[in-house]
Amino acid sequence: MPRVRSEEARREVLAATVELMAEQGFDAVSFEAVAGRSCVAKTTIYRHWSSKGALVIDAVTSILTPLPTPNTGDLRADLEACFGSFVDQSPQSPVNRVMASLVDASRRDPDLQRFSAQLIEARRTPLRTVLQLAQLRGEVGADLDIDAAVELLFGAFVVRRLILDLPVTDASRDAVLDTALGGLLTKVPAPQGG
Amino acid sequence: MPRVRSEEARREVLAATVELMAEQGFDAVSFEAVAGRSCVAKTTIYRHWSSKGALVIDAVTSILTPLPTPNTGDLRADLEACFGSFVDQSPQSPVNRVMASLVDASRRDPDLQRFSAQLIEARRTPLRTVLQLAQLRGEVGADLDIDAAVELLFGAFVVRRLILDLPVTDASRDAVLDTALGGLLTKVPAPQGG
DNA sequence: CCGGATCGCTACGATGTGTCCCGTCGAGGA
DNA sequence: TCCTCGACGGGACACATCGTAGCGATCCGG
Repeated sequence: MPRVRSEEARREVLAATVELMAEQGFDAVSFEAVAGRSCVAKTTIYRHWSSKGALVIDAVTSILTPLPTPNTGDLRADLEACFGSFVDQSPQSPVNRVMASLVDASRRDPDLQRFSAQLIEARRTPLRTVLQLAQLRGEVGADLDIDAAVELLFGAFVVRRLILDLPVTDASRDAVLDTALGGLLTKVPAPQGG
Repeated sequence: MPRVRSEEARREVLAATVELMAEQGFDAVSFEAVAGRSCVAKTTIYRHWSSKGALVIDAVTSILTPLPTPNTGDLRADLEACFGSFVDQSPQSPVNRVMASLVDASRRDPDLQRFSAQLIEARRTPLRTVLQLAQLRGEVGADLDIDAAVELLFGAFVVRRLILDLPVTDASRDAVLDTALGGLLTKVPAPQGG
């Protein structure tokens, strides 16, 4: 094990931070606790991260996967792809718990606030894009309120994962998408094929 | 100032707990901090509440308003009524912040978990009921997935309030309801009237 | 007037946190 | 080979906070 401890230590520290945040929440993340769990000296962690917020931001960033913006030409398929990453994750996935704790902590830390706002936007943007593409194709009406639609779809999945702590299954995803696409009120499909 | 301090002290303690939770989160709620803010001796608080969880549950309960289940005969009006209480609250309302923090803390405390699950159910039940009534009236199809519909509606408002920290205005509420009721896909209303 | 109970204040031990200081180890240059 | 420099790890320290125990003060009811 050569002297490249730095890089390995960094990964261990970030992993420990994620674990702590997932298990005990943002407030349980302290340099001391992270040091104890990561087996990296407390002083070393202080040298690399100037504040708890910076550490948490790096840690959360390390577990995020970039979201693709699908464009299959079919809204339903695009939406399924958008929420595909949600289906894979188990409800007790660290990502869910970390995000829930991050959202709460963001209310009291401007840096975290900006960071989590970016994360949320990154999750909503593909949805918005997919809907705009569908609007251009005429698959959804020109009068569709895209912001409201994003709020509905995004909200359904986020609430299920972060608040209800339920898994997003293929079945639940299909039910939500079917209901959202078709709407609540009784109606008949548009004559043009979609 | 007579000897009915008990009752007054109780209110002050619960109010201080709510404030603390709203401003600094669940973890900042300690018997010490509550005592300092409420001007009630720490030992007195310990005598009345056996644990922090019990104190928080009482405090949250004290700020909740019961949700009526409207039954106007019209789904849209019922839904507007369901979300009417959301419109009044400003985004920085203590209720929002308290609930956000409670949801996060619930992951680590079984008692809080049960409590917050009850709260969530209490918010979702009126929605489910008005949808079922609409289904009986034929206003929505018999094949409507009510659970999915609840998830969509509930999610949109909860995410807006707890995660995005945006106010629920009449305009945003109407947009969400219009979009949900009509659905995303292009369509025409059902010709039949009931 | 007095007994009982409740409340508030203070002090204490325990725990956890952030910072400072020093010893150690590996890398690169003379 | 030897030396110097920089990074890492460990220990010690001061400080803040938490939960608990003990004691006096105050008020209700008889």
